[in-house]
Amino acid sequence: MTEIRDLSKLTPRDREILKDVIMTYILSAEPVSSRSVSKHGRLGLSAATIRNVMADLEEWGYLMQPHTSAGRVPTTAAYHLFIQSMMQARKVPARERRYIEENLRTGDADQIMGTASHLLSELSRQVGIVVTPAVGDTVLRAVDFVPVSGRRVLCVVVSSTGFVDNKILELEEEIPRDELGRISNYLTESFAGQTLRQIRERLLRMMAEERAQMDRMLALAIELARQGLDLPAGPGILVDGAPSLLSHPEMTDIQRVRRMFEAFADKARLVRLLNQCLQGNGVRVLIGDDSDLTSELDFSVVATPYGMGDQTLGTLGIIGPSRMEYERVIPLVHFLGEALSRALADTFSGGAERK
Amino acid sequence: MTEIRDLSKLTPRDREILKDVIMTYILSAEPVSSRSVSKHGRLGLSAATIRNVMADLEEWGYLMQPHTSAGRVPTTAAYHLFIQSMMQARKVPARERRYIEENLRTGDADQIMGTASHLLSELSRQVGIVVTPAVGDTVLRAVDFVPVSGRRVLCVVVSSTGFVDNKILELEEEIPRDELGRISNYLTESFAGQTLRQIRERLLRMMAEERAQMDRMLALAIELARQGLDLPAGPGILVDGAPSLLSHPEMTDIQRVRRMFEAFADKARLVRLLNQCLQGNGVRVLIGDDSDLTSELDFSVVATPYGMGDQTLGTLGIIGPSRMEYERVIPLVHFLGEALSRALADTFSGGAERK
DNA sequence: TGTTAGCACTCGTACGTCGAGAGTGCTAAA
DNA sequence: TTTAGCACTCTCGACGTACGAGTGCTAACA
Repeated sequence: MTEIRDLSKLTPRDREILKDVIMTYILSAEPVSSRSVSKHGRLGLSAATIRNVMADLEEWGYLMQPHTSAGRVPTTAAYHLFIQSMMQARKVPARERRYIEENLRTGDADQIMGTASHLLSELSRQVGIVVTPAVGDTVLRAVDFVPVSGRRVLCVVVSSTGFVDNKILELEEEIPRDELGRISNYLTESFAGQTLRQIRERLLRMMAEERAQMDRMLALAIELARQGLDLPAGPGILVDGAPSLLSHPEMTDIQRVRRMFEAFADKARLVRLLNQCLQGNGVRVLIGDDSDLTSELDFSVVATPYGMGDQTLGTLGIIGPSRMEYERVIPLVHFLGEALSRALADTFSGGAERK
Repeated sequence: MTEIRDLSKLTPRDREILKDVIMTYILSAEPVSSRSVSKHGRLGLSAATIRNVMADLEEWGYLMQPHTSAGRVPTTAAYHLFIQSMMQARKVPARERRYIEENLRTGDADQIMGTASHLLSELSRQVGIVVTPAVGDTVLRAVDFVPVSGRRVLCVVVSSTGFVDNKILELEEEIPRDELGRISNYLTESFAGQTLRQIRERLLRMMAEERAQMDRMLALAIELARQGLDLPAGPGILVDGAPSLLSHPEMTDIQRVRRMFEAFADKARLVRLLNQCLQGNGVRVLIGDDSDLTSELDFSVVATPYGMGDQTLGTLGIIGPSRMEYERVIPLVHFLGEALSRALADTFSGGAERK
């Protein structure tokens, strides 16, 4: 692949032909011949002329041939150019919009996240991914303790974005139900509106400063909070629809399929990948060399952040072979990002107003 | 495949040879030749003699040839016979036992279930499956309500087996925190020890009978309980490690791989399949024709129930190609069934003693 | 009568060849 | 600058062949 010529060097005709090749390839999954562009294309040029242009485009790094007597296939650079300045985003059909809105309306935050990843995969026919917020960054809405058995207590943590997490605590002594209730109230009132991270720091300060004059209940409350709010810190990730990729024609090689599944099993890596799309607040696309994972599998990622108000909570997107219907899929991801943000806000409105 | 000869017709030598073929095939995944049995086998017979016996075994339905000049492959009947009366269960290594016990020790019931399915898949190198209890059949330990925002309340349901479920309720009016606390207490005290199904019936009766003389709080409590305890009824299912099957040599055909993933995506069918193993309380094995799913994929299922005390909570097991190390895998499933039961009992002991 | 050696036979696989077809690159003419 | 024509290259499937693995059968042997 030689150096990529500045796109100013491309004449409108070059661009038109390149666009034709890309769009045809995206639909057919087969190398595109000069003849088919000549026949199908809107500009009435002969195959020979097209061939000349295609030879140039290959030289400039936008096309390549799998072998000498095959048609041409777009390169990563071509996809970039296509997305940046050639494609025309197709509006998400009203039917799909309605379908998405309806499905995102039900359930708690976790369920909504699951639905979102499923919708992504179903409608894009790629793999849908949702990165859920790291618990440490979420704002506390309420804490509650439920006695489970003897000295065991279930701690329920509700974030202002509607996420619920729970954890079983093992205490040193049995605590009566109503005292647990008082502690829940106290903690919720003192800490609601702060992130778990902030709370944890404040707890440490409290323990250090007031150690002397603490009454028993306060001490207990602090101890319970310390244990209960110490939830796993990392963001979660939902992956949906990996098997659906098996129906794509490029997925014939078992080894490739295997590498793909292995990559999808490495959640931490996926989170890192998706979070590369956090900058800015629109849809971002990573193709091929843009990341180690996409180049390894020859995949693309289309992702966008979502959140409540101005607070970014996580990322959502799709991943699949670079040959992907960007015109359809980019608006879809965009819409789902907004729909998810809206769904979270609707269901848990009035969440961030405290403090 | 002709009729299967009564196993009494098999001489000890026949059985020995059949066993050799099966065990060799399980390890090699390739049709077993008479020569390799003659060389490897403990009985010092020539290949020709082995051939005669193998021809008989084929006639009786225990072996088959993929094609004329290939070695022999065990049939479903052979696996059945092998498991029933020829194989010698290999004890789960102490290292693995320890590994299992340690990993199952942490977390709430949901986490433990997830760990169990993961351990199954990791240690068997097959797909691990755990069917979790249907919520309607679990015994209530505690209910609790946490205000979330305005008229929204989070209902937390804790079962005596340690499962936690939660659901957001939308109420008609805002209810103060302490009243919610009283309602939680009341409901927990009146209903703990009964299954959700029983509770639902009793609630209906209460609503019908006492409609006249109900005070406001009682009415509220009943309404909250009705909404909050109306959780999805069906059992859940966890599937872990499907991609690991891709490394098995029989998984070369993309179409087969696809059918496999599609089958695994059909949770309801998997639950039905696993629950075929509920009778009795030991490990059960389904091979080939024993069920539509196993015959369709040429897979086997090794599964066992688990529970607390005498109460069966669900099923756990593995699924994978019929060529599977039964000698190792059956004891593994057995042990994991017991370990999971123990883990649940340990973590939530004293759970079923009420009522 | 059971066991074994020998041998012909079958079948799948690997390999090389061949021809068809698709697509290109180049050249020369319009 | 565009196009028609043509030779060239490469893939793919069909076909034939050689080879090897493994069997089934038969006849000899213990």
